[in-house]
Amino acid sequence: MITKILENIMKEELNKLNYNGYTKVIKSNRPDLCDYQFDGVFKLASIYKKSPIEIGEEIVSSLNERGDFSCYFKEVNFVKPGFINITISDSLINELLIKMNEKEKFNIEQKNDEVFFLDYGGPNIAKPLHVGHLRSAIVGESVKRIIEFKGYKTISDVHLGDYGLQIGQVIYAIKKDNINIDDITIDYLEKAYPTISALCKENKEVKSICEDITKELQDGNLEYHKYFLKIKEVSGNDIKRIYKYLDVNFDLWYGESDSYNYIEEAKNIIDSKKLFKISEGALVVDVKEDTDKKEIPPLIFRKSNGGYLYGTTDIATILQREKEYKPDHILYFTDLRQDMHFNQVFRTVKKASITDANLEFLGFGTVNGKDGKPYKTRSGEAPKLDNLFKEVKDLFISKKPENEGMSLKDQDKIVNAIIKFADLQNNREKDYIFDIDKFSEVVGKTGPYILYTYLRINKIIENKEITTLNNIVYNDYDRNLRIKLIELELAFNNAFECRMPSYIADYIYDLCVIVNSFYQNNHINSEQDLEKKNNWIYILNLTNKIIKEMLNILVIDIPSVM
RNA sequence: GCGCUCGUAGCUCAGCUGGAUAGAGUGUUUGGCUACGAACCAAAAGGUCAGGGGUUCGAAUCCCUUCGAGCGCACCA
Repeated sequence: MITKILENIMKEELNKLNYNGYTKVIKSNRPDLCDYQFDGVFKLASIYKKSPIEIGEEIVSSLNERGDFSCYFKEVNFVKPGFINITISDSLINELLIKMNEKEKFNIEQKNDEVFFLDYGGPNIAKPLHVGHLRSAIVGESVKRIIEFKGYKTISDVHLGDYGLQIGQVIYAIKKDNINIDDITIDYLEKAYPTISALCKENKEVKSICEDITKELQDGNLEYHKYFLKIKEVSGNDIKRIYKYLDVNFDLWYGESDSYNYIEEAKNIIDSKKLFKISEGALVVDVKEDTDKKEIPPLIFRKSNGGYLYGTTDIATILQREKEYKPDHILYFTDLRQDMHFNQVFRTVKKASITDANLEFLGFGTVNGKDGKPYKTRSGEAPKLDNLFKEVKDLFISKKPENEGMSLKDQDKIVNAIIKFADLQNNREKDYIFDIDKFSEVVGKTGPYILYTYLRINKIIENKEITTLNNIVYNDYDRNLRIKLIELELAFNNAFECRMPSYIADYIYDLCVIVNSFYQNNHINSEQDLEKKNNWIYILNLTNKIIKEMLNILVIDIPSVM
């Protein structure tokens, strides 16, 4: 990695001068002055009680005396009040580019010593997927691909919401409406769940019945179990169809219900550690800690009516994962509103030593409409993903007449690119505004811009022989592009460490801006200098390889035309 | 009430492990297809980084505080 290389050199120099401490080299925020900068002079000055100017000049002159200076640097100089500005050599750039092109995975450092278990998607089988389910699926799938690209083994589980109160509510609706088991359809579920869910809020009696049905189902009631299986089948088909459209894939299709075999064992483990308490008729685990800034309520393991909640199934699921897969990390991708819930679960699991795995909660904000409130259609419910896909597709087709003639496959790839790139740009743990017009935009910082760039570059390099690089960089457009290429690993590692695909989305976008600028200002095909032309084809080929691979990590596929 | 996440250009957002002149997209204004795809490129304009205080050689970034927004606070998920 480029900054690592520079940091190692800084380390050597500082050792020579008997300084130590700070060696971090960062991308310059003044590209007009240099490529990279070292800011540690101030820190060293305060540690060693010297003036920054003295230390800075000392380091720079020592650097300049190195025998291998020109292998790494074009120029290194000290600028008041304490910056060391580094311009790297063209030979270093090209050496790194050749490695990226020749070695596996762009020469990004590979690891394989840990197993990552990812829990994302998390659809509720009582209702169809809506826009609120989009982020978990896309971010989870993308992070999985990042981790795999890094070399680690991953196991992904959709973790269906399939055994909670929502099922009791749907079964209640089925009984009440006197529906034949074979007549349960996705359309019926779509209406039944919100109706009963709303009814439960105003009618405690109904809610109590639903809770009882849920408990009986959990206890093994055969009739309810048949309904459960049917609901799961009907809903599961719909869920699978949509995840397939999104190219979101799971190794495991477990759900809450699959954790039931582990509840008893989890209970015994927790009990053996004497962590249970009875509180208001419920079996709970206290998870308060002295350092808490606020009161954290206990985790409810078993309700006062004997039923189980999602805290229980989440704990049992962790036990199951521990026993069957022994993961080193378990990552959860869900709405930030579940933060406290997972806090309770994680604490319980740690107190009971159910797993040693590193448990990570990766929350994200809610998808809101333009008014800042949770996104709703005109008629009031959250829009189904199916409808979103169709709407985005229609808008895309309407942009240009030719779009209508594209293959369905390509149209769907573009719809995916539009939606996913728009979503993956957002990265903070905050709500984001979902605006269908913005989501369907095809110019500017969008999926189509990336695809367009890839395809136009591809026109140049296709059917051309790829030779190798010499040690020349031909102009500033060229240099900017090459530098951006060697910085891939920086962006990638950030994305990996923070579990944030947005770093990769940003990187690809920046790369596309730079390559478009290069494209517009250099004419490759008509270039008379053959060596120059070959060099450019080489870097454009590498650029497109990177774009394609990184788009794959963002779960975006490239159409044949657009 | 307590806690969490936040408040950056007209709008939507990056930047938040502290560095030099706070960046994109969009919108507005303008220039560029007799060269490889103009869904592009080039340029202009647009900012008290919510307000105040503190730490530091240096703060959008760290700490405190005020105001404002969203969310969460045991038998829903």
